[in-house]
Amino acid sequence: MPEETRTRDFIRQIVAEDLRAGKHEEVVTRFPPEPNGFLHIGHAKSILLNFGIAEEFGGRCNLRFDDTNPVTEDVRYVDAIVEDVRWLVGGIGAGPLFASDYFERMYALAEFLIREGQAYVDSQSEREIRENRGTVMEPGRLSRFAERAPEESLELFRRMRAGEFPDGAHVLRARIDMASKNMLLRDPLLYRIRHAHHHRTGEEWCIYPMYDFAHTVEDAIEGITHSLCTLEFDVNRPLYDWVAERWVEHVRSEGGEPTRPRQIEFARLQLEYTVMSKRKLLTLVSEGRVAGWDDPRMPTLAGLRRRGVTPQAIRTFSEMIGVTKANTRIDVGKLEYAIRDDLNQRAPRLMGVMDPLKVVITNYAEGESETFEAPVWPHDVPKEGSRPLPFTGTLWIDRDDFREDPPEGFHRLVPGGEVRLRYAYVIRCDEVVRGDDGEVTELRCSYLPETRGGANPEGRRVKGTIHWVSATHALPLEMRLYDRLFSESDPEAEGADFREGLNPESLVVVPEALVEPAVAALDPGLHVQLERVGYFFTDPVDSRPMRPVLNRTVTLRDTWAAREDAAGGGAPPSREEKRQAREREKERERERGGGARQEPERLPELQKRREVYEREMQLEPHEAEVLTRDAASADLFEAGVRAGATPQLLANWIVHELPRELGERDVTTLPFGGPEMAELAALIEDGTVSSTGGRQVLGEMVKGGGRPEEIVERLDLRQVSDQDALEKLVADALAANPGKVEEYRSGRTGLLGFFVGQVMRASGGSANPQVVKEMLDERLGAPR
RNA sequence: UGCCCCUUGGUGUAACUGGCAACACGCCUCACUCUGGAUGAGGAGAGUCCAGGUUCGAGCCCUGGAGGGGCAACCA
Repeated sequence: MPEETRTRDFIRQIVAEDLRAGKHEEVVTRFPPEPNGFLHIGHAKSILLNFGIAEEFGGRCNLRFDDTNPVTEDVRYVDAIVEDVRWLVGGIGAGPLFASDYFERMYALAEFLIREGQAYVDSQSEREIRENRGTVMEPGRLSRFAERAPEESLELFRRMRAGEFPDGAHVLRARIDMASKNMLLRDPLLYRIRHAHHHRTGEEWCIYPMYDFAHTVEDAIEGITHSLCTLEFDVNRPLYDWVAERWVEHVRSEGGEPTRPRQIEFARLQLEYTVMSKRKLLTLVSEGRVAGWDDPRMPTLAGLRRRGVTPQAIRTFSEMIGVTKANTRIDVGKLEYAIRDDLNQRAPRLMGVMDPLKVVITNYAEGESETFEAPVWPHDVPKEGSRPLPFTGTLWIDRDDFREDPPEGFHRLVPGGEVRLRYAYVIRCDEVVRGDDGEVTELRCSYLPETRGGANPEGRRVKGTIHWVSATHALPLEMRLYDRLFSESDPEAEGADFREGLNPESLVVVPEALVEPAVAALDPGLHVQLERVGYFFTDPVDSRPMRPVLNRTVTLRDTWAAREDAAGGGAPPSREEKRQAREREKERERERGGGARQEPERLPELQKRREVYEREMQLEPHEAEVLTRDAASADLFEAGVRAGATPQLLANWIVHELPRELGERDVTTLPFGGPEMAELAALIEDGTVSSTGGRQVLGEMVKGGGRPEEIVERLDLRQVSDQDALEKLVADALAANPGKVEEYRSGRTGLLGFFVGQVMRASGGSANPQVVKEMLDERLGAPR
């Protein structure tokens, strides 16, 4: 049950509904990258969505390369993308598939369109085509070749394929509507000539299909049921549908039975402090601003993988952010949370210091040493394992763990203070040694033998535990501390070149960090947590035997550092500040004034009717306005009035209630007319049905027609206002929710609506809500 | 300036399709702790973009407006 009712994103809701309605035998999705760059975490969202839906609903998902533009594409990207997808989701089912395998079938559809007069070869220059397309404000102009006979177009198109023309000489265009408000529908290009080498088809083709044409056909060929893409393609959807329709005609003309894919758009992922466009990422790579596509600072899957981020972490993250149509930039903190959440269970714990400060234990015998057997998993991770941890009289600790002048609440090492060394002893700082420049060079401490191995003798309370390594055993190795690639949360903000926002400290190399021996023995490609420092990944490329290079995947959550940061930053806006901001906003709005709004043009005939409604029927202006936007609504209204309905009531129902029941449908398709509408209005007016019941009646009427009176009887919606009759329902509602009754009485009066709703539901919509409300009011008593 | 999409705590999402504004991240307490980690228990934080309207009842329906995003490649 909880599995069933778990709320799903809008796309999964659509898929579930389609399956329930029997629209498809099986759901088929696809992930269609163009092989012109590496995949990034934004693609991961899409991959996980598409493969996830296929898996959850028992369907399939194709990895298909949209390789229709030979000049930007390359096999090396194909290989990298396949590797990335495999890494993220495991198997990739059938495939990989290639759009280029469908070129012949696309071509066949193109010829079909030409023969049917739905496409033509245009021989305008590229510039002419652009100029004649018009602008968002002005319609385009027909090409002087638009009326070219199908036979002529067909011949030219074949010659285009045969390679008789140079690039740009001709294009194939769909014949749709040069005046469309949607620019994409102004006779969009379907094919262009490109004498270029294609990574799979070689020189076989010199004409290549354009996205809208090719992509739709690819989906149709593969039997894709739900074609998921990002928001900016919503303007392409009408064209997608156009091509899909023609594909259906084409296949049917050859006796086949095609499938009809449906495009659904969702918001692409944007992440704070990074960019997510292949073009910009390519710029960073080609200009050498990062070490390559797999630089661990890159949001690419290859980069994240090399940084130590796991597929599971990306999956968790993806589930956290959901799928919607709202355009937002996600807080990187959420990604970091998902990474830590996964690595916490996965990374063994070892110790290492990034910025070493020497500690000499003065009361520990010179040359002496001992070895602790220290666990590599914390008590709350159910895994076994330990490593030998050598201890001597000279140690390294992190400089950050010592403060001469500690801020309030600091509980690490301070002069004269005590701190616990993880898995070893408590030490006390007796003396601070400085170099010539005044910098602290060494701490002279004494250890407390009775605190060995974490023992905690009576009465001793040491607040802090710090990490350390034995100086004689410490091994130096390179650590790469990665931070956000950009300094600004939105590097793509208006104006400014995005490259200028690069964070100069996105990579800090520590050439000689000091780690305990067990770290040095780590193989490449392993996760580890250096306690209190962060999660690291042994670099799979640059690590050497016994000399791994450590990439910092992410720091540990650090509430102490957060507190220190917050001390500097401004306070969050108070309630009062927010109220004032709101006031200012309202003021500004008032100043802008209610600009004279432009009403849509109206036929004089409708304008006249509108005036009549207002003047003679006393309708509210805005209702009269809405009723006269189209003749059908006005007709319905007038027919209702002629049948005796009260104008205002009828107008309310047509304007405010009908649209909901109508959904996508048009008023003209209604299976009933004014008289029925009037009858419904009368039933409501005389109290035979409540407005709640009235809505149900209207819903029935829209669905199947029929007379209101009859529907009221059939659905038993006659309004019940008699208190005695309602008594039981009211009492039941109260008895079933004793907790809520209590809450109500202690002041949560918003619950009244809940109780009314319960009774209304129980009555099937027939109860008189006002009477119910009064009864509940009385039963519940005044809130204290 | 035309058309399309979007707007719910600081952030990301949910709300049985008109009836309790919920969850997660972040933040703050406390507990536990040999990681200022993890875990557990609490808490603060939202006039659901604004203004009108319909309704017993609106985050959800209607009207108008504001703000953000997209669309005028022979790219995808």
